[in-house]
Amino acid sequence: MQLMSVRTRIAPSPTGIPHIGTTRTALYNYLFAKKHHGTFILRIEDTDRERFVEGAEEKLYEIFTWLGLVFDENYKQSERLPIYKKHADELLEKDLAYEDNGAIRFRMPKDGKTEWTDGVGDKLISFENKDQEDFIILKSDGYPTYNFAHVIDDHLMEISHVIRGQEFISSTPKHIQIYRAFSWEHPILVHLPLVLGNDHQKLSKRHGAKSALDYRDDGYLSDAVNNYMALLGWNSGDDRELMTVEEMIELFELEGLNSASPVFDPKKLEWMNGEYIRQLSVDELSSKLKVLASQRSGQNSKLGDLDEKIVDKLIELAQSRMKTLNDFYDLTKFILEKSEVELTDQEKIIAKKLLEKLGALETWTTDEILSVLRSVLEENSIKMSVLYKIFTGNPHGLPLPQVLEILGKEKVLGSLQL
RNA sequence: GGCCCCAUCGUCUAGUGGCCUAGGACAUCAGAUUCUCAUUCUGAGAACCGGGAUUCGAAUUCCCGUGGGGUCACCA
Repeated sequence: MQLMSVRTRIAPSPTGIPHIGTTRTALYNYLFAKKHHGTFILRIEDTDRERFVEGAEEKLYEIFTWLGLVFDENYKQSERLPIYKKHADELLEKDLAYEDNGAIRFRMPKDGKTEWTDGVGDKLISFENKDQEDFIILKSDGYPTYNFAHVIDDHLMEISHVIRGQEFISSTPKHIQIYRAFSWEHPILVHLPLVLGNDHQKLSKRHGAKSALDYRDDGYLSDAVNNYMALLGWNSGDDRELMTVEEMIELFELEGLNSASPVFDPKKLEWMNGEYIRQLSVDELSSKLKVLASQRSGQNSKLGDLDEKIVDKLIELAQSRMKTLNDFYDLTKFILEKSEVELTDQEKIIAKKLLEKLGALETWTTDEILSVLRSVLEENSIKMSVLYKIFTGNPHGLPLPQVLEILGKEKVLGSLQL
């Protein structure tokens, strides 16, 4: 359907670490470009020297790398200053712009309308030119403003679709007039509804809006994060929700973009992450946990102390109980940290009985262990949760007979010594 | 406040005039399975912002309200 070749871009400014809502925009640009066998471009918009944050650019790369949003071309605006200067001069010569206190200001037309058909909802958006004001295109420090630089770049880089947040709608008439001043066609403009926080305000750091890297560190899988982000304002056309990036590329259409703002729901992301964890093989899950463990410090890095076979068995037991990778540590803390469990007097009596009965076991199997546990339950008319407390410090957790079997008789009896 | 955008269960959404006594998912609640907790399975409650108009017929089209959001920088 698309005659021209599709070229999309994500144009972040290195003024901080983008949160998940911003990253979603990158995902859509990526999906759309790949869907049409087009080109996905990263352009760092670093024209604001005051708000520049050291290290932000590296974080940007880290995010895209982790999510697998590989870009085909890469630019940086601060390296293109002469280009903007040249174009500003051209407007100056044509008297379409004028000097103002060392800056250059663009003359906006004052009659008629500026309008375009937006890619979201395929609707006409129209502004009266009488409401528009002349605006700065080149600052007195020689750097261009966003409103100017991105237009020049989008044209020179032959961007076919500008897919960006809705916060740019109000300034779009400015952009369109710049295109006109140069007699350029403007790309197809697609303005995505903003992702909202729980209070229905634009998602921001104030909501504790996290970046993709925060989710990575919290034990989320990149596939789950991509999947959830995509669903925030886009629908594949049927009831499917769990999709790989490849499937999303296949199904992605601008028509599937919703025109209302979605609210970010951490609960659903968490559920989805659990789904992705359960889809993993034990080997895959194991290697992800090991990577995580190696990045950690302190108590949580103790994964390596245990025998690999034991770890794999624990992973198997933990898999259906994890919503994030980090949950593994909470589930196995009592083993990894060998922490002392505070017991009541009654629990101590039970522990002693357990010690006797388990010690008397000749075959150390799940079934045998379970029948011992059951007999202790009956004799003392207590619930299973009491035994979990005694062994793990928690009233519930990984299935006890299996865990005890995995750990071995010696260790278990040792842990019951008071 | 001016301008612009938006409006289906608590949340993400399906729905493009009759298939809607509005479907799915998360969350919530109840039940089944079970050594605890999960997983899995079954079920329940839960929505078309209001008012007009068009039409034989509107969640779906139009208008007016109301509500929410965005934007009004030598930031992006």
